[in-house]
Amino acid sequence: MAKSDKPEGFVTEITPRSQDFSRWYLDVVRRAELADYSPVKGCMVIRPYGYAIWELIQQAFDKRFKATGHQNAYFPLFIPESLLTKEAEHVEGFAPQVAYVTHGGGEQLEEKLVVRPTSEAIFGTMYAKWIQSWRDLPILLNQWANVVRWEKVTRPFLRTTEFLWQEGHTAHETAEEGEAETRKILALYKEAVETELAMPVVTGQKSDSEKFAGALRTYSIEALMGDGRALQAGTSHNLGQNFAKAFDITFQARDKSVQHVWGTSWGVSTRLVGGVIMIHGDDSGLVVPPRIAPYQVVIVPIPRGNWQETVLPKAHEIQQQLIDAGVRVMLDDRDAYTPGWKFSEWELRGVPLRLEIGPKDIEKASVLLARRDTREKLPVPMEGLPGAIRALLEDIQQTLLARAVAFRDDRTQRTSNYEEFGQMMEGRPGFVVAPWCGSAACEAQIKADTQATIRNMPLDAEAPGGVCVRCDQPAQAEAWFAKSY
RNA sequence: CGGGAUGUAGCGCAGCCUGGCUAGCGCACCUGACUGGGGGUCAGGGGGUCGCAGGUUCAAAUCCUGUCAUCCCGACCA
Repeated sequence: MAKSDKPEGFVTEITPRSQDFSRWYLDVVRRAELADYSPVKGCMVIRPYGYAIWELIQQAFDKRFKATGHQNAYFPLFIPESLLTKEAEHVEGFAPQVAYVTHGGGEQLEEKLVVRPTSEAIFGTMYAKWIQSWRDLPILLNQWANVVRWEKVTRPFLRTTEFLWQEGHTAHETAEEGEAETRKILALYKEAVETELAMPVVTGQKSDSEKFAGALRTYSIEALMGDGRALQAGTSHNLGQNFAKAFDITFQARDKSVQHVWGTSWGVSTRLVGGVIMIHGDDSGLVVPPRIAPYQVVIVPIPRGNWQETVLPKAHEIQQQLIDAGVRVMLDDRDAYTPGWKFSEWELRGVPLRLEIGPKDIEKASVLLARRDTREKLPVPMEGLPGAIRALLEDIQQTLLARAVAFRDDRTQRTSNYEEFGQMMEGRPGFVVAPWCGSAACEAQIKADTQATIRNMPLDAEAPGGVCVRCDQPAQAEAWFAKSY
């Protein structure tokens, strides 16, 4: 047994994080019943508990999209092959990962259909029909959908053949508006992920080699996971006029000229669920931030004597009070399990607060609350309980964010010395910030030497000065490097 | 897609090298009783085409061939 931070006497079936992070991750996914493997290669079943987390993430983002003037729509799963191939870089980028439908209704199709790997092509095609005038702009649409990419190596939530996401696709009158939208969404992503998932992210621009196939520029949010590797948690692309030209999306402008629209696209996926697991989880399992926790509080009644007549009614009463206060609560009144078993089980599932109530508590008119994040146990009076719980949940949310920020900062180093760069990547994995000349050759060589890639380059960073960490050319940007998922 | 490993009950494994009675163990599951504030105890019980398909053999979980899946390490990606 490797060291773990679990209290003595704990039995779980989870590999300790320090022993094998990857195994730990898979154990948590399975034991917390977030997802399971399906008979289809690379495809997972998202189980109810995992899906509930995804639904809460969806709601959090959806609310923000709508508040910024976006509308939801639904576009088809199938795209004629000829449409995908219209934008040259786009095809080249996605062709190797595409699944085709070649037969339908017992006959071979005249034109193969692509199962969408992303929907720029179909949105572009429809936008060409819908847009005539500058008065039709901007178009701000989003869809919640599944997409398919034939990945060679898959892992639940982080990379699966089919995955769920949202993809926003917008069209604008000017280049400035397109860029403004791209950055607005980037900021929205950062705010949503930090507020709701307690996942601090670094925002910035991708290097050319990492940008979206067909985009002018790609921005991303990058988070640091518990093992020091970075996860791309969301991307926002400025498509320029590339797709507008490929799909002939034109409008007549205020000055009567005919112009191509300026496009953007952006997405976050079920990968975020994987990020939540890897950023907050510990050796006892999952830790779910309260704002996206399917159950924020689990009530465990202590069965003693005639508890069914004494403890249980009180537990129901508290449950109802919490529901009325807008708290997501579950009362675990199963008789087949002991309290101790339930404690472990709900910790494994990451429920932020456990509420124990037994005969002793009823005598004292209080309950015992246990925090998942700090493991503190605190007696709290029944009087005013919902308010106290809401405050605690908020505190847990903030604590998780602060902890993740501290971890990220602790694992972020700076250097302009290449040897040191290599040692940093070897020693304690994390972000290494270093000046970069902007050449793809240097970027590739750094990756070959250290496995680290440029995650992104912060937007408002001052020009770094000096020379590239690897060559002698003047530095063009301050790049955030890390090994990534 | 290259390199490595593994598929035996829901999970974790033994058995395979050296073929041979009815395929085992721990946990989980079911029934009952006693229990219950950090994964309880006792008693009884259910669950397997040994990943799949061929082959060798009187006989295959075991040997051979193929295939599929999963995991790990690389090259590609939300």
